Order: sequence, then structure tokens, then C-alpha cells
Amino acid sequence: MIYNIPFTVVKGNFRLYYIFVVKYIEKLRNSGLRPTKQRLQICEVLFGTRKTFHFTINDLVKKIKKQINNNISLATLYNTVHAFEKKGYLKRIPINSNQTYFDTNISEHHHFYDLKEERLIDLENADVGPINIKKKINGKKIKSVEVLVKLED
Amino acid sequence: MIYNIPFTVVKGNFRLYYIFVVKYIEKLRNSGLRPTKQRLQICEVLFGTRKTFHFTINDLVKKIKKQINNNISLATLYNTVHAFEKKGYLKRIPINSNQTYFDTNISEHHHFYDLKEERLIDLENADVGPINIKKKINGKKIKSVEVLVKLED
DNA sequence: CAGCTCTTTAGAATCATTATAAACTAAACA
DNA sequence: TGTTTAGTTTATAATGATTCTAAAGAGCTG
Repeated sequence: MIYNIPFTVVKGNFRLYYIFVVKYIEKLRNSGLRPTKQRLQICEVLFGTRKTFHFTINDLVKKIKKQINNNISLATLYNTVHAFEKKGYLKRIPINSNQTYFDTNISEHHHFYDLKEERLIDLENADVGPINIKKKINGKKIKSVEVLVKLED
Repeated sequence: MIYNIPFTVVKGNFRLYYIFVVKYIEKLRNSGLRPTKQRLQICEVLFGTRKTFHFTINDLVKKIKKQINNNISLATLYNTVHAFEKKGYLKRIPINSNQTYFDTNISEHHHFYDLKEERLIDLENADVGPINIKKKINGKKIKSVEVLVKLED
């Protein structure tokens, strides 16, 4: 299959880049999302690094501005992040904050929240013993179990 | 000590009422908060029932309107709820929502969140097996461990 | 009662998020 | 390849929870 890459590569290794972009195109098509220029650029920023990370929409705005030679409207960032969340490519982190936090680490895991520094830290599943929920609510099943560990000095 | 109750009792048993109000006056004074008419009325709504409950500021507005023969400004509700949270009389529930949820149950416990009905349900500590956090962050200590169990049909 | 500080208040301001509706574009089809 | 269709992007407006402001009110101490 021939892929029509919807934007030009400004710098870097085109071949490698092409492979990555094709991967995202497949991913998006497979989940019924059209691989637009904006979505591919957002994929690159969110999923193009080895390390996973936490971010708010505001953080993403800054990352896009820094990494991409193009502006993406705020509405598109919201739409895309929400679409990715719905498809399971991102997770929303349950924490009280004026902004919503998302996580590119979609594995089952938990979080530390450093109250002083207002910083989230991953807590892998292996770092938390098994959690046994004894109570049952009839007609309902458990979709997820999320642990937030607040830290102080 | 003589207490000057800063508002009149509209209906009900005055004697019993007086005892409750005095209890709240002590509570507030002991934590450095002046026992104002508004704070006592809010105490009544939040702590005057046997059962604990979850609420948003918006819920509280409705409860106040229904139960108290007096209007309390929105700013005061925010101020008071935040003051009570700071003193440990209320807990903020870590959940993603456009509104902040508070809990009058300040015991160590967790929550179910019914995604379909958008409803919080208490999960007492005894309903959850012990949680063992194996990872340590140096210089930091654990302040709280909160579990959110999401439910689906 | 006087003086002081804390509290309440209405209304304005802020800020994240969502809605709108017009322009745009990927995909399907002729 | 051009046309059609449905999904997307965009600037901008609207919404809504929360916070700010500063002036008036009310506990508290002496």
C-alpha cells in the first residue's frame, strides 16, 4: 500500500520518519480515525519518545509549539486527546486539579502525587501489592482500580 | 460558659438544637475559626446527619436553600468548605470531574465510582485488603493512599 | 463601648473546557 | 482524476466552576 504522507519532513532521516508515520497511520485507520496532518503530528509528540509521560492540555500546547513547525488549534488538541483517550491510547489520571492530567503510559499502574512540588510519579503495578476489593455492587463490574499515593516532606 | 447563639431557631426542639450548636461552636473555636451564623448553619447541614455523604459546592447550595431559612453567598460556601477541608473536617475526593467532590466521611476509606450513573459509593477500609506500597521516594513520606474503583455494567 | 481582626458578600475576573458553524480534506465512488 | 460525502480543523464564542476584590458586617478582647 502506498501512503500519501500529508506533510513534508523538515529535518532528520526521512526513511525512519516515514516508517514512524506509517505506523501512526495504521494505528489511526484501525481505530476509525482519519490520519490527518494534525493527528500525526500529535502522535509524534505523544508516542514518539521511548519514555512515557504525564501532561495537561496546556503542557501539550507547549510541546507542540516547541517540536512542530506548525500551529494546531486548541480545539483540535482537545478533540484529539479525547479521541485518543476514548480509543485507549491515553489514560486520564484521577487527581484533583484545575487541569486534567493525561498519561501516555496506558499500562495498568498507579501514581504518587508530590503535594509540595505538584508532581506526578509513576508507580508500576509491581510496586503495589495486589489490591483485593471485597465489596461487590450487584449488576456492576470493576472496570479499573486506581491508586493515588499523596506524598509530603 | 454562656453561648450567644447568633441566630434564632425556626422550628424543632430548641434544647437539642442548642446542644448541637454549642458543639459546633466549640469545634470552630478550637480550630481558630470564628463561629459565625453562616458557619454554624453550614455545620448543621454537613455534620447534622447520622449518615455521611458526598457533595459538590453546587449540591451544598441546594441543600442550604432547602434546609436553612437564609441565603449564604457562594463565596462563603467556597471559603467555608475550603476552611473545613484544611482543618480536616472534610475530605476532597480524588476524581476527575468538572466539579470538586467533598466527603463528610473523613475516616480512611476509598470509593467506587459508577461511571454510568456518575455516582460515588463509599468503600470502607475493611472492604479493601491492605495496600503495600513498595516503592520509596527519598525525602518524602506517604500522607495518604486513595483507591478509586471504577464500575461499569 | 472601642478597636481590631476576621468574615461575609455581590459582583467581577479568571481559566479550563465545550460548543458552534464555516472552511477544509480524506476516503469512497463514479 | 473529478465528485461526493462524511469526518476534521479552526477561530471564536459560550459555559461554568472557581477565585479575586474591596467594602460592609460581625466576633472578640480589653
